[in-house]
Amino acid sequence: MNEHQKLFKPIKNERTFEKVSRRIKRLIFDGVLKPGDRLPSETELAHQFDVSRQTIREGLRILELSGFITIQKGGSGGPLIQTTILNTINNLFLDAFQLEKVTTEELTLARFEIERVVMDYVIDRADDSDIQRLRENVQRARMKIENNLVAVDENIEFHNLLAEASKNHVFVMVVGSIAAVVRDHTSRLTANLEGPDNTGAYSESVLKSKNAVDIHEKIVEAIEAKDRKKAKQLMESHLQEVGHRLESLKD
Amino acid sequence: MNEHQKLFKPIKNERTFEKVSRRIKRLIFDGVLKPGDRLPSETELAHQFDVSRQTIREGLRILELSGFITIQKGGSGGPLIQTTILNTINNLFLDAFQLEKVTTEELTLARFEIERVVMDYVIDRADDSDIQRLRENVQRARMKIENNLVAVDENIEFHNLLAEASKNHVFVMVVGSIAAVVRDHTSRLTANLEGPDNTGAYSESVLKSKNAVDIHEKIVEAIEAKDRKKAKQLMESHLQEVGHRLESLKD
DNA sequence: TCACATTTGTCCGTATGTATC
DNA sequence: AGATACATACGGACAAATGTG
Repeated sequence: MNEHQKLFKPIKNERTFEKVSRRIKRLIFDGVLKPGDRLPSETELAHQFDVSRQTIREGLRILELSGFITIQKGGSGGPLIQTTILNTINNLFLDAFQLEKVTTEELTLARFEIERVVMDYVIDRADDSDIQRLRENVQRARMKIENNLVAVDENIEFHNLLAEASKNHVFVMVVGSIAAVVRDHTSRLTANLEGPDNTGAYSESVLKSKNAVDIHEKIVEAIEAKDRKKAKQLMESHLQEVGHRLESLKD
Repeated sequence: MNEHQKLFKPIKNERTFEKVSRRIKRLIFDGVLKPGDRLPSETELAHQFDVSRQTIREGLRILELSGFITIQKGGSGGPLIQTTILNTINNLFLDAFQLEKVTTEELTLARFEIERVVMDYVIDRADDSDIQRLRENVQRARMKIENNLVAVDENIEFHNLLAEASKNHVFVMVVGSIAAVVRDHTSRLTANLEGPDNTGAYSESVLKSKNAVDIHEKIVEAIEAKDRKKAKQLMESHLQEVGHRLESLKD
């Protein structure tokens, strides 16, 4: 009985700024507004929607936080339609992980299992352009390491590129979200190493970074050779090693 | 070169309302503010932070959309600490799916692979309370079906409960997000069936729903018996069937 | 280089609707 | 039912930032 009353509950209690954001979002979904397009200024939008500027602002705030637009100040600035909202999801995942107190073990385990599966599809579906992107990534990482810099971003990006090569958007999102958390954990944990005696610790981080890049390169070769067994095996031991490193950094 | 200039860029261009939301978010992370606690009213917050109400409002808007607070109108209302962040993530996933034009095939495939892995852990880690929750879920679903209702929510919840039984928060989030999208797809696609001749189509949906519950029950039994092979096999065929149904509904 | 126009960021004051006591 | 407390929304104003000529 009470289940029935729950149907047909909210039909008009939507706040004005929510209507604003929903209308604009709809235009983006329908392709009327495309990435790179600029929305009218807040004052202009206020006129067109016939609401106050404050209401427009709160609506834009929603779209901004959801990743649909960015906002630039100054002349010829204003709200700009973005190409993707995936980064936003990663940020929310970060918050959620912190809130739910997710442990490093859980993170490593899930990453291991999921990326293992993804690799199976990468072997079957990766094309030349995927492999080229992976190679370029490895090369960029090597450049950094030769300059004695850690290649954190590049090494994280490698896993995202792998997910893209699986040709499944869901994998891209999941791997990307997990990678964002791993990246956050890593940078947070290695930050402690930058003490007075940072040269020693620093070069050790670079060394670990180099190890990762070496394995990444081997993985790319295995993918190109369509050597499923080797690729998966490399990937698994690589992920386990990264996991162990994260664990050891915790102390 | 230009890579170096990108370092050390933003240090003080954070907007005031972002500072507000960040300060409050920090208090939540640190446990000072716990779910159920109430924040001061907008006017009071404006006084304490020494900023205008508009600025407070935009800060609260961020927290609301991020899933950290809900806002109640009326007397003794105001901002309430309530973590709905998982719902927020699910909503963003929905947006992302629409924006990135994710196909049903991709969704079904990823779901199949991930929940297959999750089941492996469920077998090892599910305890009595997990199994009891699963049983209760099946029972609730049966109740609905006996009243000739589709048990969409219950059947989606079953998969979330499974993820929880794996004792890994990452799996919970990932499965939950995917389930939310599946739920959206299902309800959107079955909505087309509610035409003038809805009685026939409706009872067919109930029938499909009943099939799902039957398999769910068998899965619970297999988990309780720790029959890994059977549980995984049931799960796999179940997910494939659901996937096929989603596909067939598209036309 | 410098002034200018545009746009966001922030503030104040006020009015209205709504939920609670 | 009335008073109270709160979010919601409006209008006007100025400051700060940013691109343009």
